[in-house]
Amino acid sequence: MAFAVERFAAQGYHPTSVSEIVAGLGVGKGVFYWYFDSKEQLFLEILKHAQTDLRRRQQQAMGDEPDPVRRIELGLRASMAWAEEHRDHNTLIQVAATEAAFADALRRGQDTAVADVVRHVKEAIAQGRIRDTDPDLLAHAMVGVVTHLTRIYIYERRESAEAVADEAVAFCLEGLSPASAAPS
Amino acid sequence: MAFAVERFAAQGYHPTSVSEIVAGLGVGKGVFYWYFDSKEQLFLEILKHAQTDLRRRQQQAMGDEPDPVRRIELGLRASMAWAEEHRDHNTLIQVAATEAAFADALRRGQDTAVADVVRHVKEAIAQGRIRDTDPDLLAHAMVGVVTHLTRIYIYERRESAEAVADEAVAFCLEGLSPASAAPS
DNA sequence: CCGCCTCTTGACCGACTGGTCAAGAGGAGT
DNA sequence: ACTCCTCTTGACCAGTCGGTCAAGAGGCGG
Repeated sequence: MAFAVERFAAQGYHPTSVSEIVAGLGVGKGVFYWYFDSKEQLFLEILKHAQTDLRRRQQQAMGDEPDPVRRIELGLRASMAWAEEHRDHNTLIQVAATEAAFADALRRGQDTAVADVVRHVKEAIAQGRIRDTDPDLLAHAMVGVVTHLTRIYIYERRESAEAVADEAVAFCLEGLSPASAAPS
Repeated sequence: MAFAVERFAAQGYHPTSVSEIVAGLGVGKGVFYWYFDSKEQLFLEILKHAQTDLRRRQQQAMGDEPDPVRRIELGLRASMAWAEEHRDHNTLIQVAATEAAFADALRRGQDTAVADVVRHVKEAIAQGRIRDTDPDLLAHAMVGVVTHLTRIYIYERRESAEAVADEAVAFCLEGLSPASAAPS
């Protein structure tokens, strides 16, 4: 339910009470417990939905692009675009990261997302296109870049997702090094 | 107080009650409110202490190193070493990130830490040693890499901070690109 | 021995929590 | 018209929360 997502994102899990949610919806408390077993289950449902939605967005962005490096780039851009459009769902994922009760569900979703990226990284390594290091680590490093830049630049400073994505992609591809000109 | 840090880090802010803290310490509730105005103030105090401790560690690691790029590298390594040694304090910083009440204090500390890095980045850009882009963004990207890799590899998978730091530094310097051999 | 002051106790307060449940509304089938 | 079943209500429950405060403990100067 959209209203619950907004409250959870704005205040966090614990400070958002079931009473507040049902009051905001103008319904009685019974209807909540008719559709959900508990507050925790509602949160898990929303979390899962958000993760699968993000993943779908990434996959359709990559489409049938043959170049693995370009696929990675498209995935990064899709993540940031999604984060801009679904601010509440994305902050909710960050909320889940600090609640032990949701750590499992969160990690499961994140692992499959990372696994997707790892496939492309491995392919690119096989082609000698990127550094031959632990692909898992490279994927996680990119996740770190994207999530942090999203939080700071898109959420706090309200810059355009596209502009930030350009920089994020450049950083992931080249790091700090001044080496090559833009690839694509 | 070390005990409170441990509880906050393990359970988060809201699930940790004042009653639990004082019970764990074997003291009455009054003594808590004699030394602190509120639960919130205690948390802020701990948070501030953690941030200044991390910053001190970074600065002493960089020492009087003349090379700005090397200074950045030393700062990254110091951050990960500190995170490994002060796991609880570090997760507490992550907890603070999802509580609106602490967002301000957190951001203030993070901004000064980023400002430190930005100085070195600017110097390195002036020397043509790194890509000429928004230094602030580069600094934040590195923060993202470090915090995420710390969480996944040091905290969840319990790998050595040194090994992870090697990879983090390599990623920040070169990104995915296979270009140059290791610098230092 | 007394007052004084810092520190400590834990019962207590009102507010609020997640969750339950007897009561009933209202549509569908007969 | 009557039953049945899904859906809805909100008063209610036991428990917990952050925070207060009258009551003292105990050291110290005089």
